[in-house]
Amino acid sequence: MAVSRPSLFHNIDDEEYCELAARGCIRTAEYEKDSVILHTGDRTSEFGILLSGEIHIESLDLWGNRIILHNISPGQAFAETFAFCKVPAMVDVTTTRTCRVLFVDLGKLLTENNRECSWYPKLLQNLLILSTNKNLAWSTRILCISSKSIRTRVMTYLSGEAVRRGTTEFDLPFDRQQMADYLNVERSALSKELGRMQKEGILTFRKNHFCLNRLDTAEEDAPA
Amino acid sequence: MAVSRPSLFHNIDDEEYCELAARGCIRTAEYEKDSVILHTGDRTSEFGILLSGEIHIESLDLWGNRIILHNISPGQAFAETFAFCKVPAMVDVTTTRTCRVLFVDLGKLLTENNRECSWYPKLLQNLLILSTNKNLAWSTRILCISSKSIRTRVMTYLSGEAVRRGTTEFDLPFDRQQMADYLNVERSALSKELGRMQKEGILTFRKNHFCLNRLDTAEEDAPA
DNA sequence: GCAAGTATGTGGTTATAACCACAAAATTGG
DNA sequence: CCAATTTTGTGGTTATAACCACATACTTGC
Repeated sequence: MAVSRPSLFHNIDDEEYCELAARGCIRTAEYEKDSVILHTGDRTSEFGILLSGEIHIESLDLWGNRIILHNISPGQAFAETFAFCKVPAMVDVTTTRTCRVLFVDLGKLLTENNRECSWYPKLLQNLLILSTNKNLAWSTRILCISSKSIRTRVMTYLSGEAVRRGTTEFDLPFDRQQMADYLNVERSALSKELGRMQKEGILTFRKNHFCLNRLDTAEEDAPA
Repeated sequence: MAVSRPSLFHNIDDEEYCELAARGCIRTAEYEKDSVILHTGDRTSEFGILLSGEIHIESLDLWGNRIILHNISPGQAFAETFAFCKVPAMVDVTTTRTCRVLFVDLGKLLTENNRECSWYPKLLQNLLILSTNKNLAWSTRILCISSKSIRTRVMTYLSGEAVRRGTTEFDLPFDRQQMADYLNVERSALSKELGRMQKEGILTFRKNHFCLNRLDTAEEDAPA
């Protein structure tokens, strides 16, 4: 669950790590459950890497609707967009349980004198991979939300998860309300649709544990 | 419109540019209108920078619905996600007019021997900024799509554009169908809603030229 | 083990957006 | 400048998801 050496430091040895730490680029912090790491509108030159715990990136729109934009697990970066683009955060970053976070200060990192260091290009390269991975996550989410019906959203999401995890049985990191927020549908409507899908034998679930049944060919609703 | 020196090469002087070009990391290509640069399922180690023209990133889902995921204008990168994450493209990359594209080969770029070069960390840093900018674009799109009603999607989109451009009058890069695809709503429903909004005095439009009226306080629908 | 609180499921109603068919307008090509 | 084609707007219908209210199930703390 927890990450001792996040992929941000991949290929960077202890000596190099100590050097970059000595330059004051990084710090760690602890947060308890349900605290807010970053508020909408905040500006920051730091981005975070989650070491342990769980973080939600969420947005409250003008009318108070909560949207969970992303769900961060250990090893993943967050807020790097705002730090790099130098724009105010357009989301809240909140913890759903106790979290340890490593912060990297871009102001101190992206300076001329670091360019000579052996760890510098490696770190940037790792950052790039983190950032593009996040891009991939966004695309995936977009793909889910992009279909019109609740059913296809659910199916896109669940089959994506199944592929990603390599198994058709898994726990989701969401309760029903959060799953509804992620798929951007109404909670009770999602419950109904899931119930219907279970009745049709497409899947089985209990709480946040899901099991997908492949009904490959045409045997939709009737036994022989 | 066209970009002679994309921001990817910001801070990189001619000498450095020649050196990286000499190492075979980059090439340019031309495409005519309505060609497909990258197909869903393709793998690539190259990402592109659009020099001139216009590109759409779009997805055809299992049922043939087209979704425009993104609209690329000159200077922007595309396909960097697939190249960095080493996953098959989950989208089509198509031109909407004649395009010149610069391709950067990650296989040739991210090698040990380039790490010593003065341009290397600069290039990575620029790439990071491109990537995080794209992240910002994704977030923006998500924010649009995340509201339930067509009207609020339109308003979120248009007011975002207005802020970004610093004016309340502008041309969109979409025709009506493309705008509907971007907002993930049905074209004729979008037309209706736009008509209603115009009638209510919220905005004025003709084709893809829009002008937003701020009706600050309560003077919603009736003169005194 | 019970009480209180939270999460989930279900029925019924209503608003809304998708869908279809077509009209009107604009664009293109000869 | 006209015919053909594409794009945009409009009316009517229907499917669907939001919404509300409430029942049931599951947690948690005492």
